Amino acid sequence: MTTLAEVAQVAGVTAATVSNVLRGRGKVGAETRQRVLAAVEATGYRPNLMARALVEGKPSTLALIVSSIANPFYPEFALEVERAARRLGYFLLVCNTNDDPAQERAYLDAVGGSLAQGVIVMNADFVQTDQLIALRQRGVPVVLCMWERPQEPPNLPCVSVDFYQAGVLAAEHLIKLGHRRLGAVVASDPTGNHRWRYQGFIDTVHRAGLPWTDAQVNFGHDTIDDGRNSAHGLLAACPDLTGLFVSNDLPAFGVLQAAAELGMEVPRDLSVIGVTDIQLAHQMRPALSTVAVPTAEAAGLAVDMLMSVIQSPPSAPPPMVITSPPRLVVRASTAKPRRTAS
Amino acid sequence: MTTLAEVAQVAGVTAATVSNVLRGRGKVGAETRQRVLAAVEATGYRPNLMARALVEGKPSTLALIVSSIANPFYPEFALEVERAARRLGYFLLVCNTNDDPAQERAYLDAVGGSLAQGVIVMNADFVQTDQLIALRQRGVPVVLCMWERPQEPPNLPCVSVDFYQAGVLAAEHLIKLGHRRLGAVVASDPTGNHRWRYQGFIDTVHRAGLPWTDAQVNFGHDTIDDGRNSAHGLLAACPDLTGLFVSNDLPAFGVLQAAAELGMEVPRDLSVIGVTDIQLAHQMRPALSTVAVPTAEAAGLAVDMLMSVIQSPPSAPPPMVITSPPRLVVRASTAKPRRTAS
DNA sequence: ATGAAAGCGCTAACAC
DNA sequence: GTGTTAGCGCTTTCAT
Repeated sequence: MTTLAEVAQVAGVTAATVSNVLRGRGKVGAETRQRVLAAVEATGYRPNLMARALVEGKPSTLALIVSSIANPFYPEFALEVERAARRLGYFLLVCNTNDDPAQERAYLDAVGGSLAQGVIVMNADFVQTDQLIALRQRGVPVVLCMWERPQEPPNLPCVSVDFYQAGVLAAEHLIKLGHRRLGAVVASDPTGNHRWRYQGFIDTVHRAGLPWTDAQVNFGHDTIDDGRNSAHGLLAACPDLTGLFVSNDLPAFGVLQAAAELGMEVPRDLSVIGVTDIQLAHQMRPALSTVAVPTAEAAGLAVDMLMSVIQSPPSAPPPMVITSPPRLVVRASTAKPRRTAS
Repeated sequence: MTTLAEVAQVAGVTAATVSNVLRGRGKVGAETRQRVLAAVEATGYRPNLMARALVEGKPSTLALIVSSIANPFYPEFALEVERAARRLGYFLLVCNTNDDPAQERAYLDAVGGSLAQGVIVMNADFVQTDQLIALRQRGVPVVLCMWERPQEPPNLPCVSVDFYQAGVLAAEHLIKLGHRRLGAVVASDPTGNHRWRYQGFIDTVHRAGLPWTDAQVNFGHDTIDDGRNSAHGLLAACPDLTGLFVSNDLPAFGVLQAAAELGMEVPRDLSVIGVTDIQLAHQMRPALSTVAVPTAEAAGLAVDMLMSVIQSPPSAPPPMVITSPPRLVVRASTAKPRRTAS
């Protein structure tokens, strides 16, 4: 592991000079620069990022905390965050907590210990918010991303997406198509992070004067299997449902499968709409209708916000920014109901 | 950002003592320890990992380089690597190169600059091997994971999986089922990293005395869309194919879709088998038959090997370890051909 | 049992 | 233009 001093010795100069040519600071003679560059090349020198981070008081790393990298949404999102981070000269540390508070604590501590200069936290609902607030008060830049309810900002900097509106759009779509017997598969508990998108959906259903009972909704987790199970339960309890709102794309895939298993054809016998528009959504058969959420935009905004939080004092009021609104994407899993509702 | 010195001052001791109690080294009076712990608690102190890495000469981070985090296989794999790394007290830096040599270089340089203590590289075929060898010679621990051909080890430490055998198993399965007109969708170029699994397949086909022409194989990329396109091309050229080998699960999903689009029913009209057994494979409809590869095992072995490489001199001959063999997993996408082959 | 001191590799003032 | 110096926050001998 070559060090600055060694390069300096080879070039016959001092460490400071090498540092200067490498970072383009200060004045260096053209001929000296050549010798230094040659020495760097010859020794295969790479600056020690730890040492640099130490003296500069901050590492060249940003952290992203996600609950489950196995859920395809997060990699897609991480990709965007990384892209934005790299543009700014940062590396991205993707921290997967597996929904485990202990792991989450460990990562947060590490970030607090300057493993990264700042941290973007997804799914703040799973995270101990007070822990995050403590972190912020200790001076660690924290931003929440994909906060689901702009109207109820948390006490932390955040990038907000109007998921309530996503629920509204989904419901409106189904209703406009002529569906009157709707159901919902929610991939969190009633107080979990999908509550707002469900609220948007249900409010719209009520506003349309459609009948609704609790038998028409099922709560579960954000997985294909849970989506499938929920759909089976729902369809067993209410066989006459013609349209299903699913609070995320992944469980929507499971719903699609459940329908097939029950001999129902989508969208002829059942319309299904998800939320998010992950890449797989358009690759499913039938291609999934969904409410697209501005993932890339949120990622970019989160990095921008992190940058500004890094520069502002911890006492400043937590900023919030809202992405552009969700967008309805109609594909092949939704259509007019076959038999008109009663 | 509290420092050791500050904690020491609060506790009325010196930094060395605080360090000692925190790391359980040296002798510390029981009562002093209490005061120190209290001070740590009061100040919310977190050790600066950069400073620690600097003095210890190595960071507490391992890096994993993958070509595309958007491909669901990598997150699954990364999860396992992280699990293994954390058990050993390391953080995992997931570096996504997007198949871009420039990004790859950047990450490799960063690792060379002690961003991480060692690096696990996937898909070595996409990576400039000479770059990796140079890295290793500069003393950076490198291990290749998922090397696809144990019989032809690279000149670097590696964890090998017998993908040739995976191709063999897939072919045998199809042939035993009675298929005689087979096709192959390969998700890399003919000299790419899927060449060996394809070789295993084709060797087995030949050994069985089955007819074969180049029209029966199509090369592409490791995506659903490419799988779909390849299948369309293949099936247009050879409409009488009854069994398709696909070199990876993701493109196999695309093949499933192409079949549906062509009005073919799987497995009645066409059998499809993939390789890897990613989680989505059993969640697809029809559930995908595939040759499972020991992902978690490979991940664990890679971390173990990295640990041993860290301790051994760079001049040592590169070790290689082979995982347990791939395993046939029969699900719903393969069956006996409907009409017997000519 | 605790403290003092050196130094990890680097950068940034400032001096020459 | 280039060198000297002083740390960044931590761990680790070595004194005391």
